[in-house]
Amino acid sequence: MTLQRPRGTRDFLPDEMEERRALEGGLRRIAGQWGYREIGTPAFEDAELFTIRSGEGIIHEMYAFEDKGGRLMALRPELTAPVIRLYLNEARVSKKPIRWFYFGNCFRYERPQKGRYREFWQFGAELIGMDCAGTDAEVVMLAQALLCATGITFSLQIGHLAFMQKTLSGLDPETRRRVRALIDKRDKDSLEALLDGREDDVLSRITALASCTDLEDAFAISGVTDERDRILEVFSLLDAGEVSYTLNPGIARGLDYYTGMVFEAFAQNLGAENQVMGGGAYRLAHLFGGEDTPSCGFGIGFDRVMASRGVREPSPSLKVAVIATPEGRTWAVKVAAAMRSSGLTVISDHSDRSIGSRIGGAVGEAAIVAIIGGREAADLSVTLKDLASGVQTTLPLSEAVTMVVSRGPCG
RNA sequence: GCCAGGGUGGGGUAGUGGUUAUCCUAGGGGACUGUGGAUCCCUCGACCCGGGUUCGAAUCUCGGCCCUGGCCCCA
Repeated sequence: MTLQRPRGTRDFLPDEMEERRALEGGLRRIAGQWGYREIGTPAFEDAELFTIRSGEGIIHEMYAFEDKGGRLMALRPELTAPVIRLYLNEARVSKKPIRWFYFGNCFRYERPQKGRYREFWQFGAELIGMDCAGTDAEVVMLAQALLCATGITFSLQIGHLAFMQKTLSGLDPETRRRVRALIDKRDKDSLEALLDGREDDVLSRITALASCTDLEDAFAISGVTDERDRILEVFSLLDAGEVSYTLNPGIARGLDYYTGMVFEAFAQNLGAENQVMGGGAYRLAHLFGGEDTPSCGFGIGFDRVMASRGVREPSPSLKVAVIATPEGRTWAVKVAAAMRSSGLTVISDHSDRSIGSRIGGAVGEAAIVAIIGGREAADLSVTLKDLASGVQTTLPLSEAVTMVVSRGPCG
């Protein structure tokens, strides 16, 4: 038996790889238009970088290992922590706000299923060092612009932690933590069991908030006043940016470092693993020993976006197949080089069959064949045959190149 | 970690205990050598792994691995 690829990983053949690169390129271009610049971080880091953020428990869900120096390392399971680490190491005195985006593979030791792999790719953006309604709105608008560009159908939900925090403010910290986790899980039964018998109406308020989609209702139910102006401004900016979203004050986010606005997007046509984007405003830098720094960012599940897009026809490109007879081979090398210098994609046919069968073999692979035999080699010309139309002409090299270039892409 | 369904050449398949494992497709080689995937010939190549039952296992059985989907988790 041949060796197998590791569980939960994938190989990409050229068709799929081209699609992935095309999508990647589109996302990079848009992030660039918003003034975000790409950064890169190592594939592995000190495991501590991730356990500080998410707790010791996640060590079992990471590819963690001891290196030869006895250090506990981990393949990165996500990219937000590395980005903040990079910021603290290299850029804390940079002009604020910092706008960065990233695209990279991440690794988690989990059971594979649809939309979940042990190696997966994330595209994300972070805005670091400024915290206002304008930055909150910008980050959400960027996320939406990126997702729209992928062509998938998704729903965007936006909330703010203030609603739930205010609603839960009467509870002791431990109960509050458990309630938040249960809300995140949407575990209604356990929630009722935990809060049953309380004098206040916390349970009913939580339930009302979770199903509330109107901003004024959310303020009324939760009693939020301090952050009201900020929240209203964010949403009015989002409306001005024509972002289509659903308000979801029930987004709780179990993690403590999220501070304000939170948002998520779900693809319409995926199974259980349908969240394609998640993000929010957070403060993480102080956990890593830096100065307390506000940030706002999101991550897009690249593989889930690919899955949601489904299989697409590869885009056609203009390719030239160079078919040479033994007498034409030397000249054919020069012809191919000249064509490539002009930006064309050229495939040299090195087989030794009849011209006829080689033309046949080029059908479906190339749009044009260049036939180079003794006659062409003798007068430094090229015979071009358009496989779609069957039209054939013999021209001097420079004219032949010009003609192919002007033809443009085709199937 | 749990549940369900799966695993036969590169891809797709036939095969309910019995010859040399079927067929399609793809790949390689040859004939053909200045014009459309042709044709003809040759060829490579598989029962996921291991134990058990049996005279005999792709087939029955147990364990593992892997795949697909779901649960848990989801930073």
